Amino acid sequence: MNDLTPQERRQQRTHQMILDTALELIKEQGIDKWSLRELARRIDYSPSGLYEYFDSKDDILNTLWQDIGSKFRTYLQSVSLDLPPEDYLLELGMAYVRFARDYPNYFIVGFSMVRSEMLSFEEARQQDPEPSFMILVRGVEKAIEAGVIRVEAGFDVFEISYTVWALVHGMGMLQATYLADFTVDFKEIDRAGLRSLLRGLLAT
Amino acid sequence: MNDLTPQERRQQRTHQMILDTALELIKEQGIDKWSLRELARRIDYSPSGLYEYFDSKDDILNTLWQDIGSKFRTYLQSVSLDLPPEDYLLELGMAYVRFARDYPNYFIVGFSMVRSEMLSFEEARQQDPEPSFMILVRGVEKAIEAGVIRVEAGFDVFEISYTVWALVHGMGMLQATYLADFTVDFKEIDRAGLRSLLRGLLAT
DNA sequence: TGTACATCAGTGAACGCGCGTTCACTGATGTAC
DNA sequence: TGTACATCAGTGAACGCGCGTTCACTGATGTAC
Repeated sequence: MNDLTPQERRQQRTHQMILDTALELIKEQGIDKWSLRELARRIDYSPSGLYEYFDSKDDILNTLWQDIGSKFRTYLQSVSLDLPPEDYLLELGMAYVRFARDYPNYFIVGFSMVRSEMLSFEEARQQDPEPSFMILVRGVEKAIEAGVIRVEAGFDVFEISYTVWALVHGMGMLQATYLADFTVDFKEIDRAGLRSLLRGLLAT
Repeated sequence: MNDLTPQERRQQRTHQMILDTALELIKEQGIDKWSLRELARRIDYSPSGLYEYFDSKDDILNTLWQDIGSKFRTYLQSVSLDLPPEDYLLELGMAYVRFARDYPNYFIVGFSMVRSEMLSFEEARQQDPEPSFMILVRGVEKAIEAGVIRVEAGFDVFEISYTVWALVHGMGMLQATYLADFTVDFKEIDRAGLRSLLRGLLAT
């Protein structure tokens, strides 16, 4: 069941503690401001001790990055594909915003730092772009095929996907930043807003 | 017409040059990374020379900040109040995104750093909140009064304003960050997307 | 117009700071017999 | 079970770096008579 030796378990625990503390520091001070020295102070290590577990500050950041990236994908994939196309899109959007609420700092930084490698929708159509965006695109495609969403010239699958994305992205961003201290529960508001957009996209 | 002495004009030019170069550096390196020393290097001054014009690095940042803030308000106020309520909302949203495109870095930082002083929609209703958000709120109010937008329990003026805001904010953010290198002209896509949301908000 | 002085715009060296990283080290833990 | 040795986890001092800011200074520009 657990085939690790005691010291391997200790190592793993320390490894994780470093990552957790780094995330904590990033939340408090921002991705650019936190320091290894402060992290070491918090876990009662000397700065040099961290190098037993990670090669560099960037190494910590990259590891954290990957962890969060896969968590994000989990959020999106947790939405059942069996839902009717409209509900599926709705829940996908809700999952997106939920992630923003749960990991605000990663959400902010993730999308401010990373740039798409594609340069146009045409490229995205050919190559395989950002997997999480494609989840959304496929959802929209399904809805179009089912005939519940209308397509126009110049406002096709990608444009519609972008619009839905923009709405949930904006909700996530606002809640993670400007409205972070708001004592309002946005869940139902977001649901109603998202529904409004989908209604506007409907085939009449 | 111009009642400044030559040295006053020189001073003003240098003052402005510092601000311009700071903005340039922020664009290139981010708000946290740029340094006074690099700025001085670019305009062929010694770092200490800058203190003739500004008290500190923060002083430069604050000045720049105010300049941009008033520019943002200009964008929103440039939309004619004489438009029919629906078009007014549409153009307001377009102006918002246009600002994000024109000053991406300020847009990003502006909304990541600043936090609302209000803590709920109730508070916002009573006190006088963020002036730029209020421009939007008044636009939505007008549309509701004119009967072109539907109100529901739990999805009233503020909730609707928030939703419209989220959509344009998301569009602005995506274009300023993740999609920054996209060679697509988003103007018409944004217009169609915004129109879709408004359509979904319509009284049926 | 020329001279003497005051102001101004800008310099260069120095300050203390916190940073990421390196490296020789040490005491504790684990392993072999 | 005890001993000798190897490995491991973590330390502490030091490195060079770039930073914002200060301060005594200087040469150029402006002012008064």
